Amino acid sequence: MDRIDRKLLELLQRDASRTNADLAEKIGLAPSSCLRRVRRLRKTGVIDRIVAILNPAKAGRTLKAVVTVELKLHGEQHMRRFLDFATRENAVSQAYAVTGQTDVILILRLRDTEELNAVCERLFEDQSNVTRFYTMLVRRTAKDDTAISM
Amino acid sequence: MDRIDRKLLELLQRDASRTNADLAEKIGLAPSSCLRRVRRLRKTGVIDRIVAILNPAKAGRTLKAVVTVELKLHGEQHMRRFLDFATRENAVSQAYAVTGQTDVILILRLRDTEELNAVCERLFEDQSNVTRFYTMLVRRTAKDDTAISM
DNA sequence: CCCGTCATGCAATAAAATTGCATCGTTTTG
DNA sequence: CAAAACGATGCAATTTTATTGCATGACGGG
Repeated sequence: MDRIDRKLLELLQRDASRTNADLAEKIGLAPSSCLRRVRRLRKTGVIDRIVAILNPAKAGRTLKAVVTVELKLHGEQHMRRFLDFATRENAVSQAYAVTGQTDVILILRLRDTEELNAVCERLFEDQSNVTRFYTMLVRRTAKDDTAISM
Repeated sequence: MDRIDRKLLELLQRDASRTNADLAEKIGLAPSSCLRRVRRLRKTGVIDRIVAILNPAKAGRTLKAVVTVELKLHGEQHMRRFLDFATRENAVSQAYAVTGQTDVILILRLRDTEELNAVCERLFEDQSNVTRFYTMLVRRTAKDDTAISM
């Protein structure tokens, strides 16, 4: 993992649709050498996957919310059960067990407030293990990167 | 935007590295027709971009943290200034202005706790516009999807 | 100093994307 | 109601791109 690999990763994290020849030229290598590096990065798992990122508005998910969740019972199995439950919801795009002010943080992608309500009703129903939860609607997204700076 | 488009988007959000011929076969179209659909989805911006997703551990960012931030001054320009400031930090992967319990939520990707400390010192220094902030370390990531379910 | 290892570039080959064209179903228009 | 227009499709030819074999040169260990 040298300077060239890092440069490759930077480029591919921004745009993985460019051709290998382009990529090769940008980093100053022959196409074949470049390709072999990229393949190695994929094989070793540094590059996990190549995906399409949609425009949320044009894909019909205009609303984003962050929800912090406090659990009643904190045992490992209770935590796991809640996370499994939350993970199954399509609207949940990220789900984290955290230390500190709360127990779980969810990030939701929603069509509208109606869907928000429906998801909350399912996740935080009476017999669920949730003491309380705070819903914060995203007013403005200043940054939302998939890239990891190298 | 019909059933086939939605199926295409589902597939491409999981794996955009497959060949057009593969994709075409999976959805039951000829390669040329499939390609034209994908190109349209890109051109109209439904597909925003194609990117490489790295394995955070193998890319040297093992630590993730969620930080909630309360501002002193809440005017639009103060909010903007803080968000601009936060956005410039490489470790900040997501930055949201939100309604509700707090003002700003940041999601950080860090090498170690030392970097966490350094970032916090820069973002929440004395003359910054921050009343207080809560740092929550991610213990477990149950879900972290880039996909939007269609 | 020689050998083994590894990454590289070049050129040939294989695979994939792209395009032109004809067809078919649907909608619009006269 | 029929004709025209539009859009999406499949096929096959063409262009572009990825991939591979091979020879070269750099580097480190014995």
